[in-house]
Amino acid sequence: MVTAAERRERQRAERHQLIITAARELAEAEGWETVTTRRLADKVEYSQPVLYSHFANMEAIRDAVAIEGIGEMAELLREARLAAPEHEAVRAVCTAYLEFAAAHPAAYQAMFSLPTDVKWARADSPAPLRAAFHEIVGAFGPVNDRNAALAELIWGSLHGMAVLLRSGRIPQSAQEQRLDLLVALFADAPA
Amino acid sequence: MVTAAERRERQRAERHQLIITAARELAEAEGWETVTTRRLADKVEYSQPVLYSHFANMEAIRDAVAIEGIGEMAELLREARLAAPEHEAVRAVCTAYLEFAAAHPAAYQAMFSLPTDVKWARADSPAPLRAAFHEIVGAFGPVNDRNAALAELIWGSLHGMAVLLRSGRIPQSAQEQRLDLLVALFADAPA
DNA sequence: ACATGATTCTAGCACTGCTAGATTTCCGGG
DNA sequence: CCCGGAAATCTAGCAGTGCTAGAATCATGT
Repeated sequence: MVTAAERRERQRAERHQLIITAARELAEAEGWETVTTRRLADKVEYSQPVLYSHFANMEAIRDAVAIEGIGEMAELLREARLAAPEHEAVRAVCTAYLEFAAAHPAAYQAMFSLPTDVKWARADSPAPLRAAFHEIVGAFGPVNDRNAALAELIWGSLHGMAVLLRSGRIPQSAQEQRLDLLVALFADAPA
Repeated sequence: MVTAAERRERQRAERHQLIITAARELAEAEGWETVTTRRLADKVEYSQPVLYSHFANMEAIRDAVAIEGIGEMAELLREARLAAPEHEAVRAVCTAYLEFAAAHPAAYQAMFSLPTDVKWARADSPAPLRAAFHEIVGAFGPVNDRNAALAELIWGSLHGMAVLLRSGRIPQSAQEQRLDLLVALFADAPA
């Protein structure tokens, strides 16, 4: 019978997810620099080599957290866009983006700041990545070249604001004003 | 006589700069992850502890590279702004910014991406940092609250474009279009 | 020329990511 | 029920990291 093998495979998948979740929790709680193989192995109550039976190396674990985060963010952006009246969709998506970055800084860092081999904006990019990108582009109406450029630009703005804010390189105080300005500028963008 | 002590101090300052330059060259050539205390000590032809007589730790060395880079970039932005006709000042500054980021990726990374304790946009921030920020704000005319918000926003956009471009998270191909769009949007910003 | 103090180095600690090889656990067939 | 082989897991270790205590060397003013 195959059930024994099936059960083992299911348990293996569960442990795979357990590792990702533990890494993410550790990173959110104490920063990525404290997520070492030993601490992570301790947390999931296995020895270090078990990590390497699931992932090629530590970077692959961070990448897995990144991909999970991208999926979550795409869903949040989607909800924000659908819940808002059309003329406020851009603002809603921007707000949701910045809220995610502020609420899950370690995940956001893995997604957009840390070195990674994960490929973006390519034909062969993983589906969650393409979904997230499509979510941003979608807030501007029909997908075409110009909207894509606009979306990449606004994404760049949001990302820049997120990281410069978090690192204290621009002050938190005027953030509302900046967001107002951003939305106003892009809303009035000439076709 | 004091000349002996003076000479020692001068040589010490030279070695201080030598360490910063060596760290920067190593980082630009092979990435920050390969800049270890041993490799850096080898390159400057001293033992590791000498590094610690100049800097508290490795992060302080990166911070020194960052501050040096900020000074350079501020100078470049200033030149770009002064060389361009007034109505093209914004575009010139943006282009200079992105060119610096592309030409000195490791320095740029130290300045704006890597973890750091360097404080920005504070009353007690180091002078080169305030100068660089003033350079960006200055491209928009008289310094006031609104221009400051606009400058921070455009800085965020530029930074977002720089890092997402470099990591391949947005494609290089449409970069000119994005920059056109960015400049057009901010040029038409309502007062 | 020499004692003193500054300077520099050697050697080592505790940690890191990662892995080879020993050990344990599991499972199906007799 | 038990046992042999295979799968899973762990122990122990390597080479490299940032950093530092204490020994060794060098320069300096008398």
